[in-house]
Amino acid sequence: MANNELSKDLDPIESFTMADVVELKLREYIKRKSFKPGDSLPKELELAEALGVSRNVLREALSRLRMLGMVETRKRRGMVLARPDILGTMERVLDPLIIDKDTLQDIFELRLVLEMGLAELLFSRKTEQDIKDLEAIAKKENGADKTFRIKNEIAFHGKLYEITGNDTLKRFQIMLLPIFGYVVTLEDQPTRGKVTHQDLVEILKTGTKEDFRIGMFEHLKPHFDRLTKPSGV
Amino acid sequence: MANNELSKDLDPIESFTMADVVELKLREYIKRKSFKPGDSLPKELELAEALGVSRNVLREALSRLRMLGMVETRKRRGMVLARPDILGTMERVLDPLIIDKDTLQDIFELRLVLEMGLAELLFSRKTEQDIKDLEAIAKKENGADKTFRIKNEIAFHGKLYEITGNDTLKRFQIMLLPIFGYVVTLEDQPTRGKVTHQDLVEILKTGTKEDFRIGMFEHLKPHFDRLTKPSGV
DNA sequence: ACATTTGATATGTAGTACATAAGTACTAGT
DNA sequence: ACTAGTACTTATGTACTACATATCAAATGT
Repeated sequence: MANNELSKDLDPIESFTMADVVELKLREYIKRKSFKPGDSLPKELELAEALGVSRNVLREALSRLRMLGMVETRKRRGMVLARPDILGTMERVLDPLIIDKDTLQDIFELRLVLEMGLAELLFSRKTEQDIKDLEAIAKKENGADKTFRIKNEIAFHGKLYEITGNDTLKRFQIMLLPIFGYVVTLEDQPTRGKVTHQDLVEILKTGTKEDFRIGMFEHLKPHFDRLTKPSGV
Repeated sequence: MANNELSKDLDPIESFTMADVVELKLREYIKRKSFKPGDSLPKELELAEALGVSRNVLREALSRLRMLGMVETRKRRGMVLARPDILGTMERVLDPLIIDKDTLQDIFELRLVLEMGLAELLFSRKTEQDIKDLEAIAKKENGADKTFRIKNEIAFHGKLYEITGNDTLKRFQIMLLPIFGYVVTLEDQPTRGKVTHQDLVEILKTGTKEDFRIGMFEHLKPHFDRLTKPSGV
C-alpha cells in the first residue's frame, strides 16, 4: 500500500501536549540553573503557577522525569534532583517484541561490533583469576546439552564484558541479551564458529590482542556471514 | 563522609507511587495481550476503572509511555501502540552534566570499544564513494585551525559509522558525541595519535581489516593510554 | 451521490478537595 | 535545662468534577 509507505516516510504531526512542553521547560530550567544531583526544586504549586499550567499537567511532566530517575520526591520534603538511571531507562524501551526488524538487526550488529572491540580492554585489564574463571566456564561446555550450552555461551561472553571492568558496558550487554537471543532464534541452524571458547581463553592467556581479534572474528563468523547477505536494504 | 557512602551502597526505599504501579501494569498488559504497534488500547476511563485508580494517575502512567513513544494518542481516536523511540529515549538521560564521573568514563570507553570493532562492517560495506568522501574530509584537515580540526574529527568518525549502514549505530554515536567531547575537554593536552585520518583512509582503501584495526588503535592510542592509568577504582 | 451540518465522544486541561507522610514547634515531665 | 511526646503545618499523592477541543459518525440538505 502506498499509503502505508507514506505514513512511514513522513511521521505524523505530533501535536505537542502541555505535558510535553512542560517536560522540556523543566529540563531547560534544570540545565540553565545548572542544578546538580541533590539540589532541591521548587514545590509543585510554585512550578505550576510559574509555568501557567495546572498542577495536573505539571505532575505529568514530573512523573516522566521521575521515571527517568532525574528527580525524586518525598512527601513534604519536596523534590530533589537525582542522577538519571541510564541503563534502567534504556531497558524500558528495549523490548524485542516491539522493536522493528531493522532496528533489531542493527542492535544485533552493534553487539558484534562491541565484542570485536573488546580486545584492547581485555588485554589491559585481565587478571589470572579472570582467565581461570573463563577456563572453568569453557570447560563445562564439553558434552553438555543444548540448553546448557546456550546458558554457558552467555556466561562466557558475559564474563568477557566483566573483565573489562566497565560496569556500564557490562550492564549494557546484559540488556542486549534478550535481543541477541531473539535474533538468534530466527536463525535456521545453530551457529558455531571454528574458534571455540576454549581457543579464545588460550589466546587471551598466551596470545596477542591481534590474535584475539582474529579469533573472536572466527568465533563470531557464522553471525558475520549472515550479515553479508544483503539483508533488509 | 561515611553517611555518603552508606547512601550509595543501599539505595533508598523507593516508595512506589500508583503511577509507578500502573505503568508496570500497563506494560504487562501490553505484553500479555501481545499487542503490536498499531493496535488500539481501551479508553482512559475504562483502563482507570479496570485498574481501580483515578484517571489522573492513569494519565501520569500513560504520559510516561507516551514520552517513550510506546503509545500515541489522538483526541477522540483513542490510544494506539507505537514503536518506542529507543534513541530518543536514551538521549533524554544522556546529559554529561548530570551523569556521574565513573559512568562518563565508562561511556568514553564504550565509544573506544565501538570504534575498534567497526572494522568488520566497514570492510564488508565500504563503497568507492565512501572512500572518496573520507579522503575529502581527511584532506580538509591540513593546515586548519583548532576548532575546525575538532569539527573535522567528528565528521570523519561520523562518516565511518555511516559507512556501516547501521542507522542505529550511527545515531548512537551522534548521541555519545557530547559525552565524548566532554570527557576530552577534561584532558590536559590535545591528543593526536601517530596514525592520522589520511592514513586510516589509505588502509581502508588498500589494506586489510587487521591493518585497519591496528591503525585505528594507533589513532586512538592517546585515549587508550589515558585509560591504562588506574582511573577511578 | 456528494457536501454540509450537527452531534457524540475520547482526550487534554483546569480546579477543588482530601489523605498521608514528614518536618516543626510546642508542651510536659524528669 | 534537656528529653520525650504531642499537635500542627505543609508538600506530595490521589480522587473527582467540569469543561474545552478535536475528530469521527451520523443525519441532513442539495
